[in-house]
Amino acid sequence: MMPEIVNNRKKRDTSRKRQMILEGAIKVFTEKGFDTSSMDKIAEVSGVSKRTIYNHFPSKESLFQAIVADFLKQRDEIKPIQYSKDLSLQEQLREFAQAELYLINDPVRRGLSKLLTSVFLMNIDFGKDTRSQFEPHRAFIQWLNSAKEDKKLSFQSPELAARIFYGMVEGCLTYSALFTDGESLKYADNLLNEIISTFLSRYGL
Amino acid sequence: MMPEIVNNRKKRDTSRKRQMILEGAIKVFTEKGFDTSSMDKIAEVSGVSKRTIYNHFPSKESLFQAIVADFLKQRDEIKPIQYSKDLSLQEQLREFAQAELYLINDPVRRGLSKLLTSVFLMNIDFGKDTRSQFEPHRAFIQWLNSAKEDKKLSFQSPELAARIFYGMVEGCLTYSALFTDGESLKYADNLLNEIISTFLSRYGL
DNA sequence: GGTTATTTATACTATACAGTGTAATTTAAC
DNA sequence: GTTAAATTACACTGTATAGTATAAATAACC
Repeated sequence: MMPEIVNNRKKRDTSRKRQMILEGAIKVFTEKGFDTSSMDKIAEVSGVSKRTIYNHFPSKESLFQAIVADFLKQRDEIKPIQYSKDLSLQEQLREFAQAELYLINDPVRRGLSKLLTSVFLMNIDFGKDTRSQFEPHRAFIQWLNSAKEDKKLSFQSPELAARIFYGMVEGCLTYSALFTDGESLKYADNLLNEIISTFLSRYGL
Repeated sequence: MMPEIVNNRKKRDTSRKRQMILEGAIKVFTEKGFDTSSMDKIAEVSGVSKRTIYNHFPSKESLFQAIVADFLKQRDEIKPIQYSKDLSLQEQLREFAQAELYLINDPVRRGLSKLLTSVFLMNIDFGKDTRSQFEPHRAFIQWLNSAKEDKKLSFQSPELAARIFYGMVEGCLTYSALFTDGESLKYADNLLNEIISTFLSRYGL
C-alpha cells in the first residue's frame, strides 16, 4: 500500500511493521499454537513493541485471523487446472496433486497448515471455513466430466471419483507430511505415481 | 481395580470417582481443547471437587495423559485381521477399514480423535506416539503378502500398496469425519465400496 | 458405631497474560 | 529542519487459572 493523504494528515507507510508482526506471529503461533502463544512473546520475536501490535491489530484473535486470511488467500491463488486434450491424464492429475502439495512443501506453509488444521479441528466456528477446502473438488469434478466426454475416463459418479482422488492425495501425502513435519515427503514421488496409477486403474479407459 | 490393603492401612475403592473425573475431563477437553479447559470447569462437569481431581492426578497434564493412555489402549485392543483363504478380499478389506473407522463412529471416541489429532499436530513430543498409528500397516503388509502368495493380489511394493489403502481410508473417511463431526459418514458406505473397488482395480488379480 | 481414607468447601497463593494508558522517542514526509 | 504519525518503553489493570492448604463432612470397612 502507498502512503495516502487523508483529511490533510500525513500517513506513513506501516506495512513493513505489519509484515514483521505477521511473520513473528506466524513463528510463535506455529511453534506452540494459539492459546499458549503470548502477545509479549510475539512482540519480542517480531522485533516490535507490544503496543505496536495493538496499533495494527485490535486483539490477539484478530491478529490470528489476519494470518489465516492471508494464508487462505495465498492458497486460493493457486491456478485452477483446466482440462486439456493435449496433456496426458497423468500429467494433469500430477498438477492437481502438486497444487495440493503446494501447501505443505514449504516449512512455513506447512507450519501454518498444521496450525490451522489443529485449530479447525477443535473450533466449530472456524471449521466452517474449512469446508472451502473441499471447493477444489468442484473444479476437479468439471475436469473429470470433461475427461469423460473426451472418452478418457469412465465413472458412475464424478463426486465419488473426486473424493477418491483427493482422499488418496490427502491421506497419503498431505496429512502424512503434517504429522511427520515433511519427513514423509521423501517418498512423495513414488506415492504420487502410485496414486495416479491407482486412480487410472479404476477410472481410466 | 479392587481395594487393597497396603501398610496395614485400609484403602477404599476410588475407581468410581476416578472414572467420573476421566469422563468429565473428556467432555471438557474435547469441547474446547487442552489449554482452554480449566480444572475448575472439569471439576464442575465431573461432579467432583477440584481437590479430588488433584488427589487422583498430580497435574492437569497428567490427567490429560491418563485420558490419552486409556484411549490408545482401547484402540490397540482392536482385533488384528489375519489373512483368510475363505473370506473374499472385499470382505477382509472391509473389516480392515471398519477397524479404522471404529475410532470415529462413536461421538465420544471421535471427539477424542479430534482432540488428540489436534494436540499431536502441534506437539512434537506427543507426535512421536502418533507414529504407532502407522503400526497397523505392519499387520496389513503381512496380509498383503499372504494374499499375494495366495495369488489373489499383485504388487511391486507391499508398503506402497498399504499406504494407498490406508491413505484412501484415512483421507476419504477418517479425516473427513473429524472435520465434519461425523456428518460425512453418511456417505461412508458408498465411499468404502469405492475404495475397495479402486484398490482391487489396481492390485487385484 | 468407631475408625479412617476419601472427599468437599472454601479460601488462598502465585503467576501468566490480554489489553490499556501515557509520555517520550523515532521516523518519514514535507 | 519542522511536523505529526508511528513507535517504543514501561508501568499498570483486571482476570483467569494451576495448584495448595486446611478443616469439616462423608462414607466404607471393621
